[in-house]
Amino acid sequence: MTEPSKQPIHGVPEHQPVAGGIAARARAAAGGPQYLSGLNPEQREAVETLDGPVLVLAGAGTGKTRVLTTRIAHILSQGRARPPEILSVTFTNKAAREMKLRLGQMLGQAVEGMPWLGTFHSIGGRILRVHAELVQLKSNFTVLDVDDQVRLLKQLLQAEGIDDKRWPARMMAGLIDGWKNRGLMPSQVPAGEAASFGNGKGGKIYATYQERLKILNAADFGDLLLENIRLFRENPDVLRGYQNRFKFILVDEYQDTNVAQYLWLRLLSQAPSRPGLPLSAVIPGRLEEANPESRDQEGSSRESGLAPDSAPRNDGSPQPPTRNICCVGDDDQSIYGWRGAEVDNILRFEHDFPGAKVIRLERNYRSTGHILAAASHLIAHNEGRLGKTLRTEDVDGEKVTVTGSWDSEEEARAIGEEIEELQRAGENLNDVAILVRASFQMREFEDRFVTLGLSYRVIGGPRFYERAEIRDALAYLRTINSPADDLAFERIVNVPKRGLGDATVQMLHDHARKRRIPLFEAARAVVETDELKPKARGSLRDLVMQFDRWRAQSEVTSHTELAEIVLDESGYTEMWQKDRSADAAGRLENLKELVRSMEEFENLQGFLEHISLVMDRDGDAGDEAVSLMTLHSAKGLEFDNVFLPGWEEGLFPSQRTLDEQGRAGLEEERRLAHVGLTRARRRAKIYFATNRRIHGTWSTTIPSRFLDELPAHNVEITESKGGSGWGGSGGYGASRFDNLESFGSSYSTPGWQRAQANRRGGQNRGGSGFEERQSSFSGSRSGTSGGFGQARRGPMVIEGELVAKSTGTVSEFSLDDRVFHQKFGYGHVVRIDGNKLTIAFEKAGEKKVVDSFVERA
DNA sequence: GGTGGAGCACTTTTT
DNA sequence: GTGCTCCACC
Repeated sequence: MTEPSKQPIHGVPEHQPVAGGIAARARAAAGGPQYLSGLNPEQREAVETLDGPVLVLAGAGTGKTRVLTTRIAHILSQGRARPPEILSVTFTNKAAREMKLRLGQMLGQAVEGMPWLGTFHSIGGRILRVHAELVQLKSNFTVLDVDDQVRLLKQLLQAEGIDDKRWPARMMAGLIDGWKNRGLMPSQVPAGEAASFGNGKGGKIYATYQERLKILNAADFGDLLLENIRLFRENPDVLRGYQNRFKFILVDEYQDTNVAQYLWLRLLSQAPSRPGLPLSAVIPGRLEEANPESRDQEGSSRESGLAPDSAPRNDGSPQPPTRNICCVGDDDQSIYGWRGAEVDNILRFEHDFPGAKVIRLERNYRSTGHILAAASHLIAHNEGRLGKTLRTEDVDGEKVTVTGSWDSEEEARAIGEEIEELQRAGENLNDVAILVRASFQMREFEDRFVTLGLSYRVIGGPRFYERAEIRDALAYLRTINSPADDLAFERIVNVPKRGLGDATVQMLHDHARKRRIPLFEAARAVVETDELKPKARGSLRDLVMQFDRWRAQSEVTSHTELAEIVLDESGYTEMWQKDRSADAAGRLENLKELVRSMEEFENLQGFLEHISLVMDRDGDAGDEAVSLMTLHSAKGLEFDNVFLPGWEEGLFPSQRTLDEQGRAGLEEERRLAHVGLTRARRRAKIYFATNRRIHGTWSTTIPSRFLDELPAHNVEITESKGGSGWGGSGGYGASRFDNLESFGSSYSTPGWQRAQANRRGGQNRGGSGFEERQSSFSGSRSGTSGGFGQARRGPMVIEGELVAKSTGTVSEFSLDDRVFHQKFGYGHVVRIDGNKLTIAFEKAGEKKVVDSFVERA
């Protein structure tokens, strides 16, 4: 994390990173500070506009990180603030690390003094620890991961007598997470939503869960922000302290912020309010003024229900002035809507921060002309965007290629071959990436690469600290550090096996609840009694004694040594050594890695505080290897050669997203496609397969509609291997990719031309949408849908306009035709709108349906 | 209390 | 096809 300083551009006095030193040198350079040279005019403006709110719309590859880091350097060198007075938040640890690294290169040692550069969660957690007692926690509180969360919820559900088959704990965890993302405390959850779980008990569970967290001295991920917001709201003086401290706020990836993050930023970015001013005035209401048109999803659960106590803005009292907040983002790269991110935040920035200056960075320094044109054309199909026109001064380069193959195996084979070819041509494998939509796609590539002997690395995947052995080890350390951490104790009480099974644990629970003491203390008490069988009793006594000993040792031994001792004496290491399964060796290796990583921290406490937040595996960029990752984790990266497999309806755009988010989901998928394309510097290669295995069974798929949205001029259709055989069946209608042979290099198929014509005149918003989509398809969704059903389901979820765009077909039905529908039965056509039919059913009444769902009767 | 087999659900994306 | 959970048996 701490980067040994590379060649500092400006020699900064080693210890005290005071601005004066930099500034003096910087100003000495003729023609302005050296760090500003090489910036284009827009970038320079973004760096130099220090006062007031600034939104930098930075398209892909336009030098976003450079602007952020240079801006910090500029603030420091101008003497406008000292490092601890700058709050700089990112989303990922990777991004934070990258910024620290670059700042280090720019300023030398000064990074050491940037204590407030980090992720939302780590900074939130840090603030929370300082004021823990104000939110009913102790400063050494534990951060729970999803697994702990679910286990705790399972207990609570059981206590409430809720059947966890029907209402899984995982689902409840998801709900709570969603509420927290939206800044909702238990009392603020809309009644309807609270009741939607567990026969109306959802809200109660949430409240109990929060209470339990306090008892366990624990916070979950969402709490790191939500409790922070509560802290600020309930303690105006604390808030003021931070408002005064942070003279500048910088936010990376603003398009990914959720409501909670927005509120948090909002609180911090106001000028300190006058004493006595009700704090609620500081938080502008957003719900009240939300633009209903911007959300065409009826009943959208993403509707941000804001805290009721947030007063509407402009209630007469003057708006407190906004501080120097600079948000950098790209609405076209917002791909975390499903996790509660509100694209709205960036779309409404000027509204939220009056007087904001908006700067667009549109010059792309990454991709060649064809790639950029393809990406831009694709993303132009989205409606809810601020609009940027990326341009490049680079050469056109190679066209984007689209290749169809018979099935996913062939797709992997073809990509493998192409990569080998690139390799022979002298390309470095580190400059090659395969970006997939969903992680299950990776397997096929891994299999293929293993046979080819092609080295690859998977980026993302299960986080290091999510592995069972790591969590077990951490649970031991947590129990030592915090005897109240029941979840940790429970996790390892019988790992390795000690003959302390469910019955014993249940007993401990009863005991603990009755006497209102932690599990561990209950264990200590129980061994003194004869409530347990001698065997269990002895084994539990040993465990309690061991922990006592370890705790004593933790006072005198270094935390790394302690960890080794604990893992050894507990028998945990031995357990894996005896394990004969294939991955046992890897697990032992991971444990060693864990101990090694502890050295970076001063003590056990410090280590535990950070582990759950900052511990992500740095993709050991050792040898040359192809990178394999999801599109999501590719954001922010770039490669010379990018392979984009799996562009098929249902997979990409993902059916699930379409089902759940409708049109907004489609736009998000399209942004994902845009992110994928813009990762490429020189070559972008798209693939689709006609047959893909889903849940172990093969099903036929249809080329993605996104292929139809690529500009002909910048795309080359390459030879498909494995011949033809896919027909435009499945009720989807013709796509220009149905027949590659005839398609050739000219975009002359009827389907393409129709699509074009459709697009030109295509501003007819299907305003009413498809009321029927729920009812007509819910039937086919249940059960194991065959391949046909899968494919059919694809396009129709989307509003009529889009279906029409892709198929371009004029309905084969005419008015008054008598038709039959699987679900609604017989009826006759009363209206035709492209391929949308309005049909008066004899039983079901008037409905709108897509023509492919009815047949002539 | 521990182990192994059978049946099940599942496939986005993650700080 | 796989990985997980649950249940029955040892």
